[in-house]
Amino acid sequence: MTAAIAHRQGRTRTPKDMKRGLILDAARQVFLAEGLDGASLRAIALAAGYTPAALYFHFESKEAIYAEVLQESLVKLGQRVGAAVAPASCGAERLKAAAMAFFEFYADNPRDLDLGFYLFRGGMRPKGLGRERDEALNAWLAAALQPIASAAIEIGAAEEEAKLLMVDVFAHAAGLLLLAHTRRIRMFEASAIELMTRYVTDRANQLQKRMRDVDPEA
Amino acid sequence: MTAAIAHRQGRTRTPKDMKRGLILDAARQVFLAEGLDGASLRAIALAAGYTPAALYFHFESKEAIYAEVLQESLVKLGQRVGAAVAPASCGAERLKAAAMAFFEFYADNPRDLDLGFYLFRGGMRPKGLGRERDEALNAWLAAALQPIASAAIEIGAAEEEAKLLMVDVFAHAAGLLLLAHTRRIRMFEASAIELMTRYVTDRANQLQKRMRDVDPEA
Amino acid sequence: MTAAIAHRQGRTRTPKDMKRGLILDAARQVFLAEGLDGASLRAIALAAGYTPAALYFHFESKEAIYAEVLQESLVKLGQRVGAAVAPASCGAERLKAAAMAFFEFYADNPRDLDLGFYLFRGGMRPKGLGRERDEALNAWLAAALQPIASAAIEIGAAEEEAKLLMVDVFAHAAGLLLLAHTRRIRMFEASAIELMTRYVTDRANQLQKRMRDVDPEA
Amino acid sequence: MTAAIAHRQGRTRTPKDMKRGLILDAARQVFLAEGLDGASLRAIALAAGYTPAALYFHFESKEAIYAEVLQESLVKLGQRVGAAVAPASCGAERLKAAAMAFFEFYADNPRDLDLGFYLFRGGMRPKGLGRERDEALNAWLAAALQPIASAAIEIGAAEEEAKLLMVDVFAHAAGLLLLAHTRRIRMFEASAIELMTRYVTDRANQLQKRMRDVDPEA
DNA sequence: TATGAATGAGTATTCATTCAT
DNA sequence: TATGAATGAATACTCATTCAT
Repeated sequence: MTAAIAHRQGRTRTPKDMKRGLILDAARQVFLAEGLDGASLRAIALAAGYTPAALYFHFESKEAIYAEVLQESLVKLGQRVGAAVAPASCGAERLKAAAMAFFEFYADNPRDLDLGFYLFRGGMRPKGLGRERDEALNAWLAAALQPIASAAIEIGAAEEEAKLLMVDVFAHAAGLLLLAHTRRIRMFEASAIELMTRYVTDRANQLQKRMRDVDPEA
Repeated sequence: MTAAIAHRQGRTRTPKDMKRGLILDAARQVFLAEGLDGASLRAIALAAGYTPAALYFHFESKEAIYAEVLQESLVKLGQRVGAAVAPASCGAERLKAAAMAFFEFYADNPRDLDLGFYLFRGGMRPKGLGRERDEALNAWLAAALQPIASAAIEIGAAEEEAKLLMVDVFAHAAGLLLLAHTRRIRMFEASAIELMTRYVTDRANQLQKRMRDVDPEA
Repeated sequence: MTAAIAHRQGRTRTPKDMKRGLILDAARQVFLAEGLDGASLRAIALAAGYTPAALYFHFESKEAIYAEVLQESLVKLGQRVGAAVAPASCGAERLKAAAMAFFEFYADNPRDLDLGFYLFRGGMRPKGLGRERDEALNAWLAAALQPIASAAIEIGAAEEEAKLLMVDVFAHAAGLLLLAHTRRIRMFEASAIELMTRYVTDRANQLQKRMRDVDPEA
Repeated sequence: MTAAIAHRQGRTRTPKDMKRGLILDAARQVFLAEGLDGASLRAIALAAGYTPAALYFHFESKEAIYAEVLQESLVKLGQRVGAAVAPASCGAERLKAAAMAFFEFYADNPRDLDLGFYLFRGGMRPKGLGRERDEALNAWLAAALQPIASAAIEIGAAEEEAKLLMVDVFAHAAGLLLLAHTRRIRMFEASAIELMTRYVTDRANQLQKRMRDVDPEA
């Protein structure tokens, strides 16, 4: 496929897109190093090899840049969870794989966790990213978690039940990551990943057992 | 008891203390609305009806004000957990009471949750409150959680086991609160408090059952 | 003499005077350590064991304190020069003794030099010490230098000539002290005191020789 | 030469340079009026017709501005001394010319003297311009004085001797300028320039005579 | 597209001084 | 006399954003 065709189909990496990408790369590093409030547009521009003013040709504000960086992170998260689920042999395995992939993505990439936690401050800060952007990001997060609920349904859980399980897993992971990330878990001399593994295994087993009790043939 | 006696005993609310208190009240509101980094001394002073310079007669820095506000919150949390535990009839009840008191304190006082979450940004932002203040706040948090571990031990858990349970409960509560607070739980149409109750009940029952298996006479 | 009599004669060290003295002692240290601009009233008050506001019962302003500290220094300078001159056997000796005493006072007490140099910035700074105070300090400085001119006259110089010599000596001393004090003389690897000694000796010898030529009998 | 050519050769006064120059002009006036510590960035900006923030596009800090203003002054001083020395017919003339040019530069430009005196406060206030800037300025001063030593060597003085002479002249000039500048010389009804002339002439003659005694053929 | 220059609002903190108590 | 509290002005410096070029 020629570039011309690709362009007509809107799938090209235009120079404009590439520049945006480079700016986002730079922004990611700065946000990760300094936090959302700590990162200055000047620093991002510098890291990208631009003047601050130049960034305004590519993004409408500092918040827009942040939103895009965060979105990329959530997309990667979704991909990782999706990839982990694919090869699993049965529902229970899929459940565990999805949950642990979610957890491990952030355990392995603590800087993405920093990014993501901003989502949890948006509620307090009225002048955050703006409602629209916030909802879009929410959707990406929900999508990344969906495989957990799907796996539960596959095992036999009702939709409602599956959702609650998903929320529980999300909450437990978020809490453990919070503790681990801020070194507060060290304060209790515990290993976050072991705790998460145990939690997920327990929940998966419980669910499976209950389903077998309900429908022994399954 | 007359004011004079109170004074002699050093328990008076001196005018100085009262002013400090009023400033802290104002600061609390501003910190809650803006976060530590977002809140400006000027805003706090304004809210307290003071000039910025005047605050320095009462607190040595913005960070000192923040630390004090946060500490008050953690102390209240500890008191609430302590009060909840006291009347409980047995270990299992005490465990549930402590865990739910912890959770409900923050569910009922979402503004304290905002405050508390600063603790969870210390890892990212090392130049926050300073090591000393940070450790003091950590200690207050740990103290508030301690009754959970104590109750587990009372039920028969080993010390190590009790600690892990405490961490699990803490993590689950933190995660659920995070979700609820940022309205991300609504996205899953679930009730945080129900989820927490179920989680705590399960864990308490599990522990009790296991203990009975080990030592049927207990 | 009883205190009552002393008091009637106005020579007592009243409590008020003593307190002033203690404040001045503290101020001296702070001014010496921080410079006039660098020293804050708060620091002086702290060093004196007072509240800033309290100092205003003893001095009308920060500048008033500074002026008084500086005056004390100039008085000490005058005393030292006077004491050095007294035992000298003849005019030439007196000349050398006075000049070197002046120089050495500041060489030995570099902090007094810092104090004194303010005099040399007052001209630039309109809101310095105020004209009146400035003139009083000038008078003390002039008095301290007078013995140099007197010695020259004693040797036989005309009044005009003696004054010029005094100015020359003052200037040379000031210049060397400036260089030495700011370590700029080290940049030239020279010893300020040797240079001063040589300069004074030369000038004294010159004068004496010329006087002998004029009036061989003297 | 057209502007285009000048531009190609990089010798143009770009608009940027011109603005810098205007800011420096404004700064010079403010520094002269207020001193380094006394001068505020706000005042400089105001005098230059700018917002304080705008200055940071041209200079990295207040100290940087000061350093540049002072450096310009020292460069001018060096040029004046160099120009004065050039046409002199012999060593003794060169010595006198250099010394008097140094003196007269400051006598004619008392504002540069104010600037230069900062160099003499570095010893007391170590956190002034920073070591690097300080050393650079020192070098410019030393360069401006060098012709004095060179002339002495030309007359026949040993290197060591020449250096001491240079220091002496520097010190005497500095002292006289100090006195004249702060009007303390008027207090003695003397003329600074006459005193300096006499001092320099005496020293030059002394040196020349001594050299002739040592080596009559010279 | 990109820049350099500029702005105006903002930051925490310090200062000398005042004044009611 | 002395204090504690307060003020208002000042400090250097940073920020996101704008705009003419």
